[in-house]
Amino acid sequence: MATRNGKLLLSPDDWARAALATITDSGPDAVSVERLAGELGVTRGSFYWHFGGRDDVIVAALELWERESTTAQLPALEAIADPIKRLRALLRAVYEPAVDAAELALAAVSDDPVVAPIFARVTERRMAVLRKIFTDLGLSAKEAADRAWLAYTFYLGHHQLRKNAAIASRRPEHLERMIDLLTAAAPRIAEQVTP
Amino acid sequence: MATRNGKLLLSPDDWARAALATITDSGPDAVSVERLAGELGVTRGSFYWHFGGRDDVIVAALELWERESTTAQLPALEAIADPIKRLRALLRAVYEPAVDAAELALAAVSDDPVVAPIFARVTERRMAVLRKIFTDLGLSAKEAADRAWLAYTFYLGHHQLRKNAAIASRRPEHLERMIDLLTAAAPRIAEQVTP
DNA sequence: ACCTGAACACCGTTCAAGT
DNA sequence: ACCTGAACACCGTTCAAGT
Repeated sequence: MATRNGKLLLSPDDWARAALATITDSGPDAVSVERLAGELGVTRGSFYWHFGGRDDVIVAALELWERESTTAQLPALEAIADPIKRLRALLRAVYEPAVDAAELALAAVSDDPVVAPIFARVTERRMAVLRKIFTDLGLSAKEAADRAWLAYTFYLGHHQLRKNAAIASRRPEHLERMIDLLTAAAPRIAEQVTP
Repeated sequence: MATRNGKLLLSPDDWARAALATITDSGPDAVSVERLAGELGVTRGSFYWHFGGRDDVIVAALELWERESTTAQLPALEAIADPIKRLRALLRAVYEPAVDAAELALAAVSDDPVVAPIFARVTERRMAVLRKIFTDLGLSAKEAADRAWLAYTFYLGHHQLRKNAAIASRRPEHLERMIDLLTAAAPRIAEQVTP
């Protein structure tokens, strides 16, 4: 950071990074101009030199997250030729490690006018990767879209459930079973029971 | 509500119902003691006669929701003998109508110490209904648990995505396809591509 | 160009006092 | 038994003034 007379001179990016740290820890609601100012060693008033208001620094923080934690990761995945391997790599990357707190915080407020466009961009990008996996497996565009939808809702729901400790302890141990189900042939089990 | 000298006398239930209305509209964060007091025509101070603090009225509101909107609906479902029909009824009930706002608001903060126990109770109850569908279809307890997990994460993720208008417009039109996938036989499509 | 400091509004919480 | 009203703290936002 730049300084003047031994004092910090802040940029919008400094504020956005501090806000992203708060979002990751405690969600967007926990972002407080007063607290950010305290952490950065300035008064609240100076915040409004850089941003129009509280919402704007949240947007800036989420765009930071979008660039660094999402868009940056996809090219490596897309390089995997075998679609099943690609699906496995994708799901393992999101299933095994601890939940991405910013991801959850974002999903939780995905209808917020501030958050909605960023959420839609990220979702569409990821869904396209999933659709390609299934068309690469030989499914039609429509069938692939259905499978991609199921896979992505699985991903989102899984994260939701993982947040809650009591529920998370019951999640399936073996991700491979989920991959089997997501790539299963269409005909039903127990077809004879169908109406 | 009871009255005295023409003035309203409020019970904890009156406050909880007002809070639930707010949660349904705008989520738990929007619950404000001052606003509730305004709606009910009393001052903020009187709130603290009924509740220890803001969190307590949110818990009371969510327990109201749990009783009226969740527990009450399950017995009718469990009465459907054919497991596929039961799954279809269950998914249609949650897929077709507009998103339950309280449901989403709850899921969004399912790790909140205030919300976690209620969320865990509701989730476990619903997951048990799903597991039974799959054991009724002839699957082992373990296999049924995996399918139930996939079905429930589908449900949660679907609601998440539905919140965002841009994404919701891309959801699969025919729920029946999702039911096919959830009840599909285990062997993979395109088995030859597997490593 | 960036920050301070005072002001105002909103709201959670407490508590003595009222009926 | 339930409510009022004043007080205090926290924080978003504005803005004139400082460097």
